Amino acid sequence: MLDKKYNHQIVEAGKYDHWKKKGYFQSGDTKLKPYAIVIPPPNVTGKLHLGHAWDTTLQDIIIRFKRMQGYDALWLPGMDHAGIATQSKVDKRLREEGLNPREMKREEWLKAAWSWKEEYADNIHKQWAKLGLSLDYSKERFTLDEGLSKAVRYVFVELYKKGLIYRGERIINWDPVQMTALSNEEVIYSDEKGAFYHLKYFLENSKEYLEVATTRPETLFGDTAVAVNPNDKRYKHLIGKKVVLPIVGKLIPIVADEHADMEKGTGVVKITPAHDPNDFEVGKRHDLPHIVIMNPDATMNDKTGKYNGLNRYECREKLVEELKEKDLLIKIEDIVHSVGHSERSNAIVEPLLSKQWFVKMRPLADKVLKTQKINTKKINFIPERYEKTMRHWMEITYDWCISRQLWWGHRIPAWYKDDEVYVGMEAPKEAGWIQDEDVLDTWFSSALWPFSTLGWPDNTEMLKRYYPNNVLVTGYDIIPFWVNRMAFQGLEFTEKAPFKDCLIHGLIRAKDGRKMSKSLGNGIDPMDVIEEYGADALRFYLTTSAANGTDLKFDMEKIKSTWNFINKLWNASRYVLMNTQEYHYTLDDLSLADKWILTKLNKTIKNVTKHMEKYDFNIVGSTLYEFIWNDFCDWYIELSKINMTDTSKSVLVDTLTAILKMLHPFMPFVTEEIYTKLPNHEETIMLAAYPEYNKQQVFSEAKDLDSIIDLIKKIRKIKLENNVKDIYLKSESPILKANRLILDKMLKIKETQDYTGLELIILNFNDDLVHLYYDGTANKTAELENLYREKERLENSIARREKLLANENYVTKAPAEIVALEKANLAKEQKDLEIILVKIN
RNA sequence: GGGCGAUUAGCUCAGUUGGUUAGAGCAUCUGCCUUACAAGCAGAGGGUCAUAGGUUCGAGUCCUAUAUCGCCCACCA
Repeated sequence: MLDKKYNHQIVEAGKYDHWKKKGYFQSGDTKLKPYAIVIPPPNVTGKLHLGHAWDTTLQDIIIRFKRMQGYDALWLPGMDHAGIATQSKVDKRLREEGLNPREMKREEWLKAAWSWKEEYADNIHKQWAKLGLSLDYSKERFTLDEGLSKAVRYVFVELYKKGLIYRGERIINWDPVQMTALSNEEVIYSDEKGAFYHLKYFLENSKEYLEVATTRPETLFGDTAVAVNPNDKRYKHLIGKKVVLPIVGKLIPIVADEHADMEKGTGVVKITPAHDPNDFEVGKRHDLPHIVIMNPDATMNDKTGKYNGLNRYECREKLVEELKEKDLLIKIEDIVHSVGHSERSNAIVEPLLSKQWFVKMRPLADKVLKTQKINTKKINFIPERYEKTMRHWMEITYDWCISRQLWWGHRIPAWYKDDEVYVGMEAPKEAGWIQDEDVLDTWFSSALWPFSTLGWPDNTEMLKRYYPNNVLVTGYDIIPFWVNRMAFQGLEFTEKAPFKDCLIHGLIRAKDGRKMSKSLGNGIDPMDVIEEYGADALRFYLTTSAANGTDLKFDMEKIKSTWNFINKLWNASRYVLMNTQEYHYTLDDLSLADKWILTKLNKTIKNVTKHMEKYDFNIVGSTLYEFIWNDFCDWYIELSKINMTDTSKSVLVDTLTAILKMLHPFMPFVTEEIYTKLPNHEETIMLAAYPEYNKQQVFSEAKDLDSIIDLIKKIRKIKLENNVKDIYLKSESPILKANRLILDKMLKIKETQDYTGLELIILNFNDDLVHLYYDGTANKTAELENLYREKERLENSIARREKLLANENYVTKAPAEIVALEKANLAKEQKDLEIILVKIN
């Protein structure tokens, strides 16, 4: 028997370990059809947040649903080493312990990093357990483990052989705190106050000067030209002449280049090829030298004279002073411009000329664009619009900088010996080769996740069975980093899109709509929510409250009302259990109520299954909520109290069982708790068969109870409005006569032979009349008001329908069943109106 | 600058290929301790679907424009 109140802490305790021990999460039954999802591997850097809870619960719902449907359902867990993010955290901890990570040996540092990984992986496992995720731990992977590292090396080598990976000097985004290169995706731009410094670049041997504006005056040490637009009449005569670089004093040429925009500023732009991507291109076109003027930590180097050793901003400040003194500064103009920051260290990114490894993106992206046009091969995004996000990225993408000057990651499989480069799976045999010190971008390995986790590049049984994955679930913010890269690597190396469907969800926001973040201090720990309301409430709330792809404003009040819903389910189950301690299962002699609830149940099963398949979990949620609360609890349970038979007991158990099964993917704990207390339950609801629509249990008579319910509601309203206690009912309707007990129970109808002195209201029920007598004084005004309101509504509605049906276009063009329905409704309303008119007179 | 999305009840949001009177939860109001549940039950009120046009027999839903808000991408000497 169940406790009087739902207690999520008691219900959820111990279940997960039990499931795990029993091996219920394990996949691999080859007699069944395979279904596979790989988890988006969380970073081993911290705690899981609500976004993870949302993302993983969606996957758990899908996988539990498929498992119950009889699939061999694999949900593969794993974690991401998260190169730069983890390294910065490990460094921070080491510094707190008084160690300088930069002075440690690489091996020593890696030891510290691996112990960090173990610690955080442990945390994540505990959180997954709290959330109730049915992950197959026997197949868990980590991006740095041996198999995945092999896949990474293989991909690197193959792409190198195909000429799709190359090493070259390019302007990259440099993080001066982490001292590593970054990809474009790892740079976050934000608008900040800055200044335009207008400088004088004097013409050679002249008192005339060009006005050059820059936001970064300190880069002038790296200037190797100034550019003007070839069509700019103001400067045409100066092209090919030279200007004096301020402070430095050396001569640099004036070149003509389209990059100079006549409309912008003075139309003259300084060219610093080693510190600006556009200038780099200009430099290439005009064969200009590149002068790198900064050290890796963004202090000025020996190319900057007395500024050597200062950081970028000290240098800027002092340099501007000197320019002022020497009358080389025209003005300083305040502006707001966007400044790039490193996603992880938040340092202002320095564009820097550097030798790095790159993936040549164009051919890889084109392959994706081509495949997305083929319906049988493409990735189906849900919602569809996110395909555009991917397509746009594929269209504009440029080469991906994959080398990182870090220790935590996959070491680049390239070896150098003098000027020779060797790229291969293993180190060259001969002596004297030195391996590249750098590691790969963490997303390089994540991009292989859907197949590397299954044993690829070996053609394993797992790979054959579970690849491509059926669906990938992630937030829209991860599309550029991850989804896109899995798409092109999957196509390049397996000739297949890595997953058939890609279910996209939104971001969790605080109640005021702002992002949840540590800096704002408005983050909510899912573990705290679970403590207070339980994982089941959190899971149901997260996955049924927003349409796919849209953000969710986190609202604790709604978690609370979800808890209430579970409590309702709990109590309904309690009622069922109390009444079915002893009974004989039979579905003979179904009552109208039995037929009604079975009909509603089967329609619900059909509807829920359809929307589960389409990932429309918010619709599933509201469908189940309405069915359970409104149909099952408010009506069927109440009606079952009239005459509890073995049949109604059986229907109660059957219906509740189906309800629990449909709810199970959303709320695994409470459904298991109740299910295992039901008569004739199986070992676990996790492996019980998902309910199936049964046509035999859909009865046309069910609509009679719908009519009766309508009548009951109407009479309840009258009772309340007229403030009456006792009512008496007379009707010749066969349905009402046959179901008199229902009316008596739900309306507490009294019996009498003598109706004198009682007030009367005549209602219509289907084709029959119902005489409703009641004692006390009638609220005639209210009644009359109701009648007139009803009369007006009917007249308007009838007029509208008559007009519609008189319209030949409508009658001929609208679907026949819609027109028929319209006609039927018109007839019904006309009849209702007649009755109303009689009553009014 | 390019693109995407949102705008529906006081609040938070659903609303499927256009089709009966636009729904839910919370909040509000009225009446109830009815033996599964007062964290509950029975009722009620509340919306010109952002605005203006258009397509259609029919528009919250499709098209065009406008407004406001949000996000993504690019540029920013």
